[in-house]
Amino acid sequence: MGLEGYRRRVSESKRKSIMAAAGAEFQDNGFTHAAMAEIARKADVSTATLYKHFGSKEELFSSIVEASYEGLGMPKSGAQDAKTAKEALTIAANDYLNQQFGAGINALMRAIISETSGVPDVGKDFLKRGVNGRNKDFVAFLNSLVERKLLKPHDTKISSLQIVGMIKENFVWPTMFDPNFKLPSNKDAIIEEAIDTFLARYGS
Amino acid sequence: MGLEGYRRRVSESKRKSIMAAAGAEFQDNGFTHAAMAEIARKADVSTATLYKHFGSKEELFSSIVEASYEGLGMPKSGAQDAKTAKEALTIAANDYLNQQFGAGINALMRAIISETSGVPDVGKDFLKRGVNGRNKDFVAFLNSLVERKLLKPHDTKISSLQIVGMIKENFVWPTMFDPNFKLPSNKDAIIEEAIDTFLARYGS
Amino acid sequence: MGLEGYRRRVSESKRKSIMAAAGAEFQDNGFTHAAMAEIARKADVSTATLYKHFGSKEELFSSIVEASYEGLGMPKSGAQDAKTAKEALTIAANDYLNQQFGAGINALMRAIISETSGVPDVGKDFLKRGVNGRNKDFVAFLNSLVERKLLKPHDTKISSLQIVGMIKENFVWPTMFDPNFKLPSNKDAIIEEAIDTFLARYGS
Amino acid sequence: MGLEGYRRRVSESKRKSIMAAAGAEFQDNGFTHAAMAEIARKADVSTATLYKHFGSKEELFSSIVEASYEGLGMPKSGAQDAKTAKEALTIAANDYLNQQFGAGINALMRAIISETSGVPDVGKDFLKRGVNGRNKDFVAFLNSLVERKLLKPHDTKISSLQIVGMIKENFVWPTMFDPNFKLPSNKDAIIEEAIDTFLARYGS
DNA sequence: CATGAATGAGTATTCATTCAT
DNA sequence: AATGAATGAATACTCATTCAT
Repeated sequence: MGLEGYRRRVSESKRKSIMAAAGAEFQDNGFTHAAMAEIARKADVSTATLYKHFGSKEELFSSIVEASYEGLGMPKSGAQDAKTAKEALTIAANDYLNQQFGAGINALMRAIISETSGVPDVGKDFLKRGVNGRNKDFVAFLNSLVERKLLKPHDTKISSLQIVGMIKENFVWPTMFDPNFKLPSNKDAIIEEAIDTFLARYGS
Repeated sequence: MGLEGYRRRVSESKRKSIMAAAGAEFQDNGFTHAAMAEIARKADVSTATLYKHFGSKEELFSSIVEASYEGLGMPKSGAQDAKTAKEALTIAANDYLNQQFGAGINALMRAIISETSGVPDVGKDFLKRGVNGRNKDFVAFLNSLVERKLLKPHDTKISSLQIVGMIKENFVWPTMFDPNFKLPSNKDAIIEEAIDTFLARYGS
Repeated sequence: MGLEGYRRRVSESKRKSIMAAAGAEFQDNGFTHAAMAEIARKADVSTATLYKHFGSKEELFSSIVEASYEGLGMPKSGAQDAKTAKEALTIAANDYLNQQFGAGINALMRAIISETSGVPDVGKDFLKRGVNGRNKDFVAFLNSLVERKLLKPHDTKISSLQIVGMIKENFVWPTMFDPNFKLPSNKDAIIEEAIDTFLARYGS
Repeated sequence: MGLEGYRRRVSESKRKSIMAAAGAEFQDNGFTHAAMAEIARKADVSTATLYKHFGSKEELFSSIVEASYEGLGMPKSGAQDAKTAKEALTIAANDYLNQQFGAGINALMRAIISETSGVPDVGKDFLKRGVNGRNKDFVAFLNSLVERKLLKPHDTKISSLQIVGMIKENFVWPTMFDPNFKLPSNKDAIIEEAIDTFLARYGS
């Protein structure tokens, strides 16, 4: 296990540094304009090593995208413990935006959208496993609020997309067209308005 | 009107065929992967003629994007004449989706998002003039409903983004990741749900 | 003669303005980088008119080069009337440099040299008719000095190239490699040295 | 020395074949009309390899020009050992012409002059390092003759340009306008005449 | 197992010249 | 006779991927 273990550790460390470099490169430049040579340089490996680990640029990109799924979903940050629906939803909405803006998800989404024509599977996969997976988490969260009688019983598959859509329209959509878009100063007010509209129908 | 008129007619006809070809090419392949030579071939002109009309690929793309602005906005399709808010909003939502899916706006949006890193101005312009311009139209439409007492008085700048966000989340967002996404069979039900949520708060 | 004369006058005026524009353009940019469209624009004619007058870019260039021959040669500026050989040669050398630097001959020579590979005839013609023609004038001038016993009898065909070579080496050759080269402040001293060397052998 | 040495050897051999091919191409066609693809073809490498070695066409050209500097200067061919000034100068003049005509310097000079407008630095560099460098060598050579009392003490910076100018005017200048110009049969006589004129003033 | 030099296909842009009016 | 829009051939440069050591 000595030599083999050493090799595996080295190999895994290279793989990690490649993924880190690739993630940064794809977020900065999108899929098309990211250069394999630059990723190799940033990861401090040769291009041949790069190709040993990831058979093609697309495969590397897919790996980056898949890795991003794992970071998505409802964090355990206290939304469950809130006393009121409004409080719970406010926490959840902020968690959502923190993920989106903190982990470079916006930039990654732009990169995926860019390649939707050329590499359709990546986009479809992200839609199915990333976007929808996240939605499922949100549905479960809403269901828990229903169980706690904080929300009226209703079809949470539909309502989840409604509140998420209201949030995204204001904060995520603009970043698709302007990478320098920053969260506005009235962010909290807009979130509150969205929640109020949501609760006007679904609040108990 | 003899010579000059003839030339203008020919020139305009070439320009139109170039824009048609470019629109299709950009929608199919995005900005980067669209080839000027292919656009010229589709438009049945030489590449030099292409460059006489549009000084560069970016200029051509901007022209296509700007032309798309003009097709956006609230069509005069009867939403104003509806008797109830629900009826008016249903018509408006369907108009919105017809524009989006009928005129290749989805594909164009993907193309613009693709170039947000490389050609940032196009993205920012589209955001400012395309997206926001369309929103202003929608705000005006909501205001007219308020005037007609079909909706409660409220801040329509905020509410317009809410209903639009609920619609987009269900129908537009998926097309960003899957160009083959089709409007689902339960489209009308989803629209109705969104409108109901909206009216729960803003209906009079 | 009315209409025909008018037309000829117009045509000649266009031809002149074309040659003026072309001369400037070729001097500024050399043959290859001069653009026919730009020449037409500067001359305020269409490209088609340009081609009516000059069948090709090379033909136009040849015409410009030939026109430059006419300005070359010994000007009647008093070199003949000088009392001493030194005085006469000083005047002649200055005339030579004034032509070269005043009429854009340096830039034109660069342009001709540029096209020696592509359009060899222009270069050969310039050599034969321009350079050699000028030399003949200079030989005749030296002969007149010999006749006036200001110089020893000798082979002036050889000696003319010697003094011209000494002058050119200092002032013309550098302009071939640096278009911004200016006549140096010690110009007169260098000319005097060249003449002194010349007269050390050929002075009477 | 195993892998690294192998790679260096291969790389250097490629670099040499590129420079040989580029030298020939630039001499034949000048800078502008030389084609990178053709150079690659002649050097039997891909265009990408060409660009790995030389970042741009201009960089490649500069390298060719700089390499030509090294071949210039006074060769150690016996001019120093001559017994008389006339003999020494005759040898030196012939060396000069052999360099100029043997190593394609004439063609290279034409190429440089061609690009004086477009790539001015190359021309200025050649003037400073090539032409002037060569002159310094010639001045040193004349100084050695002065030290040996074969020439009168005098300003050799000035006189060197005089004799070089007399030689160039007869043999180098014509090649600028006619690439097929050959050294004439009376070359030796012309050289002798130039030396005689030079010695009439500076001989001891 | 890692290297990095080499590959070759792919693309935006320019310009002398022609032609329908 | 004059126009100017249209042509199409020509060219520098990039990048994902492979291969000999």
